[in-house]
Amino acid sequence: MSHTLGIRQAQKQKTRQSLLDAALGLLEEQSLSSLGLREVTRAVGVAPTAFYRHFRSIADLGVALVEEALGSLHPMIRTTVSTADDHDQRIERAIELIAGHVHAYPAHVRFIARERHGGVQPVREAIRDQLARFGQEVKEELAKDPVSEGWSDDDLLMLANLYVDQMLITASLFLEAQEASDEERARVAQVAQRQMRLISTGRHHWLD
Amino acid sequence: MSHTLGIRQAQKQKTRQSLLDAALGLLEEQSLSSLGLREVTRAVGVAPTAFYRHFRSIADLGVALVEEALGSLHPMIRTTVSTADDHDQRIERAIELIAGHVHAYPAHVRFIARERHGGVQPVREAIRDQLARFGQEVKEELAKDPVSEGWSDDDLLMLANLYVDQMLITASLFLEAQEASDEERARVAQVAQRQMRLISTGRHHWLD
DNA sequence: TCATCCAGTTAACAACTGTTCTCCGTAATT
DNA sequence: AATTACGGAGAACAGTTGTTAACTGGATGA
Repeated sequence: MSHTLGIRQAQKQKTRQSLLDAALGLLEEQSLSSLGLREVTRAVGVAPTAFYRHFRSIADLGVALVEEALGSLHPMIRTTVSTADDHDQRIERAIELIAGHVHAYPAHVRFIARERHGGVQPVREAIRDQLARFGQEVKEELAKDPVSEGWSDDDLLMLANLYVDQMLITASLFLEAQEASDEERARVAQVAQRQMRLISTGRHHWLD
Repeated sequence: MSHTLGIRQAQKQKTRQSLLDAALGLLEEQSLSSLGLREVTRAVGVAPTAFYRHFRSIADLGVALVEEALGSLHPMIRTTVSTADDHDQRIERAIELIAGHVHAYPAHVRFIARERHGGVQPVREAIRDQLARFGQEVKEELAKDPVSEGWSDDDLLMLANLYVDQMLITASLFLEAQEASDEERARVAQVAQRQMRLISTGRHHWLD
């Protein structure tokens, strides 16, 4: 199906990816709005002007980073919410999955947490759109659950967004605890688990 | 009690406040890590070097802004959580209070939301410390409530932090909706109210 | 094989940055 | 009244930034 890329397009995608990677690295200790175009190209080892062959601006690169960081996350979300064992075990598994993701892609998580309310409008909007999609997907999964019987669509979405926000908060806390001790990380996991459990408790008694 | 400031110190505090105000204004469309010292002094109409008379660096100014934005908020938090009427009315009042605060100090709210995970470490830490204080205070207020009987200290704090995070999320949503229609703001308020109510429901059935 | 395309380079531009040092005028202190 | 303290101004510094233009050389397609 997919045509093998010419050696030309392959090289282009390679340096494009290098730019994205370098930017993500530099964003560990600054915000996107202070990231310089020259800074990125310098880190890659390429001329400043080469940047324009791939992105119109830093904001443009930021939007691409949002896609990279959140675009591939949708299947994971769906399966996480929909695995059908005991409720408490489901929560425990979700927290573990978040912790694993933070461990595997810390820079992506940091980028999203930082730029969600950051100083670059197009990037904020891209993140907002992706999170809204997550909310919709979680809602659809929640709707399949027998517990959701009698729930209005609005309430399902409100709960879904509550879960999504809670996931992000938890991911951010795991990120902060990443350099800390094992006990600290375990404590974060335990608190996150209980908060999720409390929300789920509220869910079960919502229609009382 | 307080000694009247000399005309010298008064002037100093005045320009210091001007610097803070100007910075807060400029931060409407960028992050702290991209804010320039000259940019701030230019906005105030003062020489770049005058900046050093008040702050060691932009990060230093950021920490001062955290103090200004969150320092005066503690009494409000306490009274909000502890007003003792019907539970649903308490939530409704809390949401209204948040909406009012966002309307009165939008730049402060934006600053906190943006820099909580922003690119300037000392500022992140200052915000984290203040929010931790909020958590403690909310916990103490929660502890007074008869509903909290039988709760462990850890669980009380975990609930308190859940409330604090929810407050911030809600404030941020109000901020986004500030330029939107009245219906949109009302919708935000309604969703926030239901999320709070769901959490409170979970709270009431936590010990089941 | 030859003409075209195009990712990346080089050079140059004016504008901007944080920081240092020296100076000024005036409020505060003696 | 004389001296000190100090907030702010001015000028200069080396270094950085985004963006433009014209150019190069190797892959692409006729």
